[in-house]
Amino acid sequence: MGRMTNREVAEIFDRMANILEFQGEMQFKVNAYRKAAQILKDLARDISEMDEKELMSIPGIGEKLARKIHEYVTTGKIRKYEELKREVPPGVIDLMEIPGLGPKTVRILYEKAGVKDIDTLKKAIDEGRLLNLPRMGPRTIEKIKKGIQLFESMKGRTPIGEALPLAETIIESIKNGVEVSKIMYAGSLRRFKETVGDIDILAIAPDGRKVIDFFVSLPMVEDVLAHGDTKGSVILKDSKIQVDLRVVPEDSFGAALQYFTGSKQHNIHLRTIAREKGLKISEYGIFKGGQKIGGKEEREIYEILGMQFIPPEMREDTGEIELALAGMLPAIIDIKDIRGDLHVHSKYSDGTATIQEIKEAAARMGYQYVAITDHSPSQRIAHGLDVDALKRKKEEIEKINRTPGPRILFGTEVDILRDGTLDYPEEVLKEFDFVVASIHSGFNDPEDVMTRRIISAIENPYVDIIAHPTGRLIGEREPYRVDLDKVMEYARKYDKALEINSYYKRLDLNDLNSRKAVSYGVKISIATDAHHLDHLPYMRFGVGIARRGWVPPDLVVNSWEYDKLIDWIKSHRKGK
DNA sequence: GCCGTTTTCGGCCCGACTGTTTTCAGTCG
Repeated sequence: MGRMTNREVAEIFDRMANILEFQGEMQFKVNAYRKAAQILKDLARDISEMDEKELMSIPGIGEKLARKIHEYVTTGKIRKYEELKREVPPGVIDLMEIPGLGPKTVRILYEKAGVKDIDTLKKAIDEGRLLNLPRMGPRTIEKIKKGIQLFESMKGRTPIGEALPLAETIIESIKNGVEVSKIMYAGSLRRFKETVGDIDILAIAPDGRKVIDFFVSLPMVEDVLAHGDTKGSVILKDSKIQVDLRVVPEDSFGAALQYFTGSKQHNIHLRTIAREKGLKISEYGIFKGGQKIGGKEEREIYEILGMQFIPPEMREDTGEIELALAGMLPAIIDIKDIRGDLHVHSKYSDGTATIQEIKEAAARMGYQYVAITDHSPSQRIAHGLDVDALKRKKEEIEKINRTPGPRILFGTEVDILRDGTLDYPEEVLKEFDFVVASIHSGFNDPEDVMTRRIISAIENPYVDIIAHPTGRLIGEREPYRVDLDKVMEYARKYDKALEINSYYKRLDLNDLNSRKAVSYGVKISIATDAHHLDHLPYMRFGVGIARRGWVPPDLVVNSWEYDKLIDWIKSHRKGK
């Protein structure tokens, strides 16, 4: 995990940028820190293996930042950062994380209303002390209140995209450092919920105490909450997420895994069925009249209860138990079914990889095809492509497609504009192999306007997929107002697909809406929206959401063979 | 703080949106 250091320094630079901005430092200096942070996150090389000179050769890293990076690598600290932290109350910087609050507002709140953290902010709102401040009207205050709510709804919950890699790193470290014969994560993480409250890990080991000792002394541990022979509980640095590790007996590992995977409602329902059959289930096994009759393997629990094995992602007690008892559990999509990625950005717009690099990465993923879908011109900050750039891109793709490997589709993510028209005219759209359409503006349009905008896009014969159909960002932005039932009716009618965006802050459609799409028979694309090669494996998050939504493989267009996919795209343009 | 066929100063991405204003400041992407 060499690139851990890159992320740590990037995090520090981001925080330094926040503090400097709060202090009123020159905007360009602040931006330089932010830019450097982004560069470090995207950097393929490990900064801890580079000297100052090499660091300075990275565009965006100059003398001063190179020295700070080197300082962190050698001493584990950056003095300038430690100084800055002392100059500002810690809660104040956190306030900037609240959606809608920026450095200017936070500074005014701090200086004029004595706000120094979320609690004092809430108090100031309740006491009406904000209304006297400049540019603070009732609507702004309402917006701040909503921002606090959104922020707090995330407090104590971690997006799966952050929690899962942490769990995997911990499991890997334990495997490498101490003897365990089996180790696995359970809980909402295993059910692929979009956010998790904590990480549960189960292990089998000859010496439980040794495993727990090793676990609580891992370098990423900040606090130890419990430290026994069979259970350890810690808080991790940075993420502040709680991790529980339990060492369980070998012959009850399956029962423990089932028990700790949940959900609670699912388990309660299972125990009820067990009782009706004269059985008893606990985390130690499944019992008949005090006699243990299973529990080593998780599948035994379901077998003995006379039902099909239920995949963890479906265990929410929303009908899966009844179907499993009847032997009618539907087949759901699996990561192995995925044959391509239909939403990827390249350097042509705001991505960081070249088309050739994406092709090679897609080959490593085992894909047959990948669609390069760069932004259209109205996305200026994302370097939306004009007609000249499109010509160059098309030629490059044609050339690359003459070499073996995954097929590259010449695609675009075209903006759906405020009036429902698309950001490219028909004569440009028809040049693409493939078109994803999505909304990036007018998030506050009323529901009927928003719905009409999306339906107009669905009706356009060149559009194949609607990307991130609700626009939500987990913990940052609520979904826009849209009548999804109507959108799904039209998607079905025109045989267009809706996307499950796999980026872990989007996961849009979410699990419930995915299941709704299935009920409408709407086709689905599970795509990454990757802006970086490292994002391509995020496919597993989208697949996890799809599995929670009971999405069958035949509805997933990117599980199809290339020829079938192309036929489907062509069918939209019939008569055109 | 970074960068330079503008090379040691002077620029650095910029438009949409919102709520506050009565011409604009702050946030966001």
